[in-house]
Amino acid sequence: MTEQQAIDTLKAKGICPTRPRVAIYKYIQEHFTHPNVDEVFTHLSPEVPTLSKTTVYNTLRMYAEMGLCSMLTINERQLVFDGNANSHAHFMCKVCGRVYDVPTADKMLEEMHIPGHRAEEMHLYYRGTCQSCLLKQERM
Amino acid sequence: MTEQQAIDTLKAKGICPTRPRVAIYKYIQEHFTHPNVDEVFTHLSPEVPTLSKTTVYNTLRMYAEMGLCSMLTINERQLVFDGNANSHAHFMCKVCGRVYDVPTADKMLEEMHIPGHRAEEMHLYYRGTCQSCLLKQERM
DNA sequence: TCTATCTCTGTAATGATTACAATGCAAAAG
DNA sequence: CTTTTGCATTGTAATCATTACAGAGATAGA
Repeated sequence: MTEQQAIDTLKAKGICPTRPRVAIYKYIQEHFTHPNVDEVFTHLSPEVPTLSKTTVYNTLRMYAEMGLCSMLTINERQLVFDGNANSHAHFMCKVCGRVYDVPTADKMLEEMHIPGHRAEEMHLYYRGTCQSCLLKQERM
Repeated sequence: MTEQQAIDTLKAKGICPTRPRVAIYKYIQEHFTHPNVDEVFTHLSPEVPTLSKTTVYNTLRMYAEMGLCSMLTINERQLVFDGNANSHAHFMCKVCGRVYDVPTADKMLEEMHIPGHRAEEMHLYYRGTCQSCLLKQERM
């Protein structure tokens, strides 16, 4: 993702492409690692020295509300963000805390209808022990 | 749910059926309203005057780990608990914060397999605006 | 009754998130 | 190019859900 692509996407959504916003958008598009606010802040600080954590919070929340990313509450202790807009589920390891993507077999889930209510977001996730942590446990 | 039923269930799981624990278990079985810790604490305080909030946290977390209830992170600000063990999805209204149950059409979701990892919990939920809040908005 | 163990309680600490007021910046108008 | 106006950003302080911990209490078996 080039700087220009990020700027164009933000402009297309009617978002003023300021320096912090472009950097944050670029970061979540280049790192599908489900970062939390602190990770985004820490990684971008050198590049945008005046960046504040409040801005990271505000910006990511805005992106989530506008559909530019999704905000996951899979981790009970902190929010994490996912720049990958394709429909997919998540798996969180209770041991190491990592969040993995899980491809969903089909589009069925998206079409589910909740009678009466207006659903705006759908989330499917799993919690358990990831392969890497299972292997570590076996060795002990 | 009678007191005795609650005691029997706890004993069957190897949990010492103390007064706070029985009261908490009984409460979540009688109130499928997705209460948070504060609600459980406030409602049970008159009945169990020495109850402490820490005990509510510890007990509900234990129940969740032992499969006696589930702990939902659907609300980004606080945990809520669901004593209904039957497989179902949830809908959270972004306006009023209420959490509704959504019956899942079939058992398909439960059988999903995550290659490599060991999944222990599955959660499916939606966020949006509930019927009641939609109606209120229309009136304005 | 005594003792060992498990529970519970209350306070204090933690830490993620948000509120807010002051400052800075960007783009349009002049 | 400068001014102006409104939006964005910053940093600090506050909030508040959750957890840690240590002392007090209850329980069951000997």
